[in-house]
Amino acid sequence: MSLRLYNSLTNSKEDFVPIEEDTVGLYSCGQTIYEDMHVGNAKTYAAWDILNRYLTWKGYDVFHVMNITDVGHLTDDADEGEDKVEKAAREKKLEPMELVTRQVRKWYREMNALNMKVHNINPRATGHMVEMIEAVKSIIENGYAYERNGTVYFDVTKFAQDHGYPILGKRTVDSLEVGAGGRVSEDKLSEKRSPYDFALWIKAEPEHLMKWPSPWSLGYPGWHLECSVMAAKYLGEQFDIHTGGVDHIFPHHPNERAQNMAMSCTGGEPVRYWVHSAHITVNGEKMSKSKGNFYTVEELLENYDPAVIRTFFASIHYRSQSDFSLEALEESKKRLERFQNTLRTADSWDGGDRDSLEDLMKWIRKEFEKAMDDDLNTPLAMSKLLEFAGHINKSQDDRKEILGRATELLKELLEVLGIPLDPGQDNMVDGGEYIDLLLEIRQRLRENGEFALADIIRDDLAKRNVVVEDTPEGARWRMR
RNA sequence: GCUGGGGUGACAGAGAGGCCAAUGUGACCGCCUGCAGAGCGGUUUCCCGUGGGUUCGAUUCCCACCCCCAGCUCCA
Repeated sequence: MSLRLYNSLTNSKEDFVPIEEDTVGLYSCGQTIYEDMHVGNAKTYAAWDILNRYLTWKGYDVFHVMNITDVGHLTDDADEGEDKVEKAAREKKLEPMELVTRQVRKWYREMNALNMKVHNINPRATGHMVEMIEAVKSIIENGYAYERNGTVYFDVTKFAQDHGYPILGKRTVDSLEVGAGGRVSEDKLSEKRSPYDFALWIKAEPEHLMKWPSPWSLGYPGWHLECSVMAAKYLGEQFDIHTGGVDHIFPHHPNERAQNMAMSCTGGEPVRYWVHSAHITVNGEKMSKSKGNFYTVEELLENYDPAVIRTFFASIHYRSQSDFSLEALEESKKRLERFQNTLRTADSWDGGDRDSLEDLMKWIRKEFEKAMDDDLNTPLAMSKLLEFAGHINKSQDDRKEILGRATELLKELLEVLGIPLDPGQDNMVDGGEYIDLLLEIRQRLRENGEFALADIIRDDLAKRNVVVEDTPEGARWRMR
């Protein structure tokens, strides 16, 4: 069975066939690191994390590159306004690189907490200045860029004549409304040959802090350039999958693609599959700071187990606009608990002599793969796993060995969805032995019919987030 | 205006031309429990935005209409 992915270049689901058998080059547009990661960012990164894990699970050797933008992303119109990093640094009274260092460190911490697989490379724009300048040079040499007052623009019209300029899909440049956002100012428009032209290299204003010498001016690179250059450097002139948020369908990715083609001039497609994830809304509305529906990962991690957050991400489809809310997160928590309960309960069983799960294991592997092969249908995969968990719950009489393999399989597949399960948690809690002691006392009370006292112990432990569950095999507890 | 995605049972959210519409949450009943929880069983909900068409048969295909969301150089 093979994976089918929705390719924005053709607007259709296509069979995924890697360039080289068994290996996959994957590039994901990462974050401009001037502020904290929010749920929306995390949702998108989780999608690529699942893609990476799934491909790996299917036996591919995945090389995953995700960039970190630390210069060149402007706050305002294309090629105008302030550099986002500089602006944020100034507000916080930090050196730009100090802010970047700080944010990058935090970013890694949060990515790690969210159980994101470590990427092979996280290249940064500032570390690739030489390569970017070389790229601009070759684009000029190839006739697809021109300089105006120290700033170098990409000549979209020329490029479109020679190679076409599909906007990753059916649209063309002509269908765009010039300055639809009403943010492109007159003088920049007059400097460009065409309003669609975008900057490769930008001459720095005197007060600009982050700037580098180049043949054209003391300046800095345009935002789109870094991804072209770093992707080509680490994954080659042509690679398999390039991912990003829907917002990159235009202009970031078409520009990136055009740059790559203009750089090499082989005319070939630099990327085989362009994959984009939809943005989430929060409480039904577009997330924004002013609406007060803006959640950072840091905030969420204060109140929620990362596994809950990952369960939420796995429960939605990466290409569907989905709504995030604390209620939705609560439901994800319940869903996760169902899995955890199954694993915990099944582990405590002694087992019998049946083998009903044997066939069901074959079934779930097939169903899981079928769902995931269909453009990473994680909601469907998730529902199948829940069904499988339900089957395990009914298989108390299966052989112990089979039960063990079934729970391992469940964990394995959940891990492909990025959901971590750590069943050993209970015993690692500080003071666990005292809880055991209390429960032993409670058991004696129960045997003597002193239920009121027994309940006091249970209720009190509950207040301390210790959930006590009585089972035929005795009392069991876990942290909530 | 252009482009894309949607409208499914109380809610969230899958699905497929027919195998009487997954899964989770909520509610209710039962089993199990001293009670609770977890688990199990059952109930709660279907002709799936509206109107046409194609078909032996459509919620799934086609057409029209209504509504919603997103993008169109800030954004994952």
